[in-house]
Amino acid sequence: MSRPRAFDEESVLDNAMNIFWSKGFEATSIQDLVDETGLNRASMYASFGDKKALFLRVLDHYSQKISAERFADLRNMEDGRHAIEKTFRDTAQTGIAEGRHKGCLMVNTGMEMAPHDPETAAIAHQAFRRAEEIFAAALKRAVQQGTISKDKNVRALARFLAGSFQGVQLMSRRGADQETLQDYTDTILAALD
Amino acid sequence: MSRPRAFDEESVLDNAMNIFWSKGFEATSIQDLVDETGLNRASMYASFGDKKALFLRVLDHYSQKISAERFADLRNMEDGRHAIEKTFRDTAQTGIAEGRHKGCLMVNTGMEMAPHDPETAAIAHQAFRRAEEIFAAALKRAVQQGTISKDKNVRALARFLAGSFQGVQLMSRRGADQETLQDYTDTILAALD
DNA sequence: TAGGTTACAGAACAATCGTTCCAGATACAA
DNA sequence: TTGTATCTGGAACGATTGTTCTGTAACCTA
Repeated sequence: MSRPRAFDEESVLDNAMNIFWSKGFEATSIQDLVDETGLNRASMYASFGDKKALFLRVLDHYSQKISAERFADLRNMEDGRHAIEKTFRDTAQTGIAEGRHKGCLMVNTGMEMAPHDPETAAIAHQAFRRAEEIFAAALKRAVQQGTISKDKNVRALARFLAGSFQGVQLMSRRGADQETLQDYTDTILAALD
Repeated sequence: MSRPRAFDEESVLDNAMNIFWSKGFEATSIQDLVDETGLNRASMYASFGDKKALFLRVLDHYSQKISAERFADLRNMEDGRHAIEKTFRDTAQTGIAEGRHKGCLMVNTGMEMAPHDPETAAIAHQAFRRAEEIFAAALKRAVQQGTISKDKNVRALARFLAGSFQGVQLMSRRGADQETLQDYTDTILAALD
């Protein structure tokens, strides 16, 4: 029927995601996106709509690809407490390892856009609630397994962990040194005792 | 000798600070600054230099005026533990109370600029270290006063509190609800036990 | 091979960006 | 009162912003 696309939508989203992730929404220009994705302007607008629409697609892509993987152990590992500890340690480690510190796109977006853009604010808020639920589920497993005291307030602790997890991303984007990040995560995890 | 300035430098910095605080560096235009400060473009460039230079002045102004006040109790209150608790509770309360959630300019700046601007990254980093020191001092007082166990690692705990303090600002800028913020701060403070 | 549909490449758009320049207003010193 | 130095108002700068338009190329169906 018609001429087929010369690009792979997934890899375009990957590239666009990486720019938005490191530069943020405002500081990323259409030219940046064109340069980095290799996609033509017209094709971009035809396929994804305007900048904001593309950004929303990218946020969704990030959720499915990056967030999902970052929380995979936390969801799947049987041992609830160990899952929580591994999730924090891995994330702190990644934050140090990557040369260019990017943090978490959801956290970054919440910080940049939430105060003046209700739509992305809602998405960031929802992502936080989802993280809170995943932590809560792991905490419940840990309580059942006897590795966390029954006296703990699971809801409050889940909120604490979700908030602290954002904190780790914040610190690593800001370029905190390894020692500080280490002390920070160790103390967070000590709150489980 | 010459025509005197028709504006008060301090109040111009106040106004400029508020715009940068709520919108961030990139999203704030010179036009925004002209509109909000009432200052003429030419006068602005003559008195403060370009946008980046003005921003640096604003960061300094913020440190002296806002940060200093926010940490005043933490510095001055005799009772170290109570000082820490009051600082967190007050900040969480402010975060909820203010209609438009702005968080902390230093935290916002660290998130937005640190990855690609070493100069502001250094300033944000220094602000974090300063907060860490103030928390450490309060913790030492509390240990001496017997309200915090001698077995605690004061350095690690100070880093935890400084990091969590950033977390509170992050959550409140993102527009977290009161209940979540409450649970978050309560659990942070419980780490002192 | 011809027709039809869609993607591509790149020029062009108005609007806004940060910044500079120039003419006129203003206040103090002589 | 005149001279002079600085500040103010606003137009203007080129560059870049996000977005759209136009013509051409490419592929599938018939």
